[in-house]
Amino acid sequence: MHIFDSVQKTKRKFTPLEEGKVTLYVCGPTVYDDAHLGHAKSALVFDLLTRVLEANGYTVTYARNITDIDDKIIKKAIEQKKDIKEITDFYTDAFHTEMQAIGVKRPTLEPKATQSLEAMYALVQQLLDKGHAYQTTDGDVYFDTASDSKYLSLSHRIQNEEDKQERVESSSFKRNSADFALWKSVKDDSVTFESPFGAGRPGWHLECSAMIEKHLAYKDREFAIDIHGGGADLLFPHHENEAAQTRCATNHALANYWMHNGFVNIDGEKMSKSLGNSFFLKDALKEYDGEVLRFYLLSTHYRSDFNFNTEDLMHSKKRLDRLYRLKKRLFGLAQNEQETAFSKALLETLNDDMNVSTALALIDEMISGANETLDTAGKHKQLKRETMANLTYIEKLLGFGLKNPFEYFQFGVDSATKEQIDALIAKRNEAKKAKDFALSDSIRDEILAFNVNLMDTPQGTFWEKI
RNA sequence: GGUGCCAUCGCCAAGUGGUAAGGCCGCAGCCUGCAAAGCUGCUAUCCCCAGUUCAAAUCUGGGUGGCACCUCCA
Repeated sequence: MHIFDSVQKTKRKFTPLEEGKVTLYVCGPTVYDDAHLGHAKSALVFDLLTRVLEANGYTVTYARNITDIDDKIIKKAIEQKKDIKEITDFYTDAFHTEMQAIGVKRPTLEPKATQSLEAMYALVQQLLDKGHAYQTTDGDVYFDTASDSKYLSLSHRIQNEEDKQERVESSSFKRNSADFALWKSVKDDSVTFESPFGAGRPGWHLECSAMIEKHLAYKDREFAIDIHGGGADLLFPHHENEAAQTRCATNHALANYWMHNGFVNIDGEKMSKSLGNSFFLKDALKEYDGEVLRFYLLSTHYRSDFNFNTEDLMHSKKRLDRLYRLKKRLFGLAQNEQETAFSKALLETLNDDMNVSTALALIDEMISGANETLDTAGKHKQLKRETMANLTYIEKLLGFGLKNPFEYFQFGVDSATKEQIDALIAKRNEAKKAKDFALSDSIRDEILAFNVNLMDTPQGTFWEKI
């Protein structure tokens, strides 16, 4: 397996720190608002990564944190006159529900900041003891970036000389403008935590380093964990700072491999609150099947930026439809776990830095081939068995095709409408039987008005929501 | 201003030195009472210029055009 390391900027062969095991940490959401498509993309990318790793026989310990201490959360709680926990629980639950809808499996661990404070204190103390951090007169604890010769080695940034010299005056007592807060002293606020450094709140970057040490880290290895992931925007400053903290506080580097997924833009523009174009997952799920969203968001390479638009989404749906139509043709046949030439090829291409595009091309070719044989040799037992094995493998590895194919094609149609359609189909079939094609065609027009497609097959007449 | 990424058919998108995957759309045909679905066939020389090489979409240099990060951010 090869993965692109965004720090070394090259595709590297993946070798775990410990034989047969993989430790993976991905920066999760700050739970103060609904998840948008970008959160979905990131979660999907690393969900796929764990599936591919597992398919290669690795036991994966995957941690994705929940940031439930944050100024934005506090702000929202004050605005809505609610308890912090009420806010964070609400959005955490929503996040879980939405992730499930797009087929993202729960990580092995979901550590919360509120449950990791002791680990954070320990890390800050280590940094203070080793002279990599300092506390200002007003109580803040900062990381001393000048004390870390490897600072900026992750993001390959060049320290600006002017910045370096600059002494930030005003309220801050930072030695260097690049220094970042490990602990923010807060005195005039109800939401504080009592630490050895006084009352306050932890810095954002601290949380991830602390959780990794607490839950995942190998103590005696060159690297704390195998893979660290997150969105491309996190490389700097978040991951740079995490890496600095861990490097300076402990005797190992943070991660052997760094993976960053590309951004989701909406109609060519970055999603942002100020532009007012945030596309929330919960809204997308009202319009589209979660699996269609999964398929669409995963359909291009994870490192590329992704430009979301509904036209392309519908193209992806049509592609997934092909998979489900084949499932429909083979409906009722037993699942099959056997290895096939197809399953080997599929894993092989995904092993190459998760080349999903080529994987999808393989799937399309497999579908066409199966349909062709089914068209010409209907009772091809061996082919059917093999195709079932292929479909089963796609479900497991990519999470596509998990639903009942008939239900999949009826997404968003209420039961009353379904009954109407079924009644009309029965009427039309009678007309067809009587060879009254004028009547059957007029009934078909009635059915099509429900925005569905009709298809007559040897197994009967089926309809699909367009 | 600093750092970095990208530019492949009408659209989406792989391929990163050996002669252009796949999907959508379109056209023709098979199948069908007619459709739909399915199948078959057809449809690009890879932004521009120069260079390296037996050989480049793929490497180098220079353009042009997009974009991201440098502040919270998936």
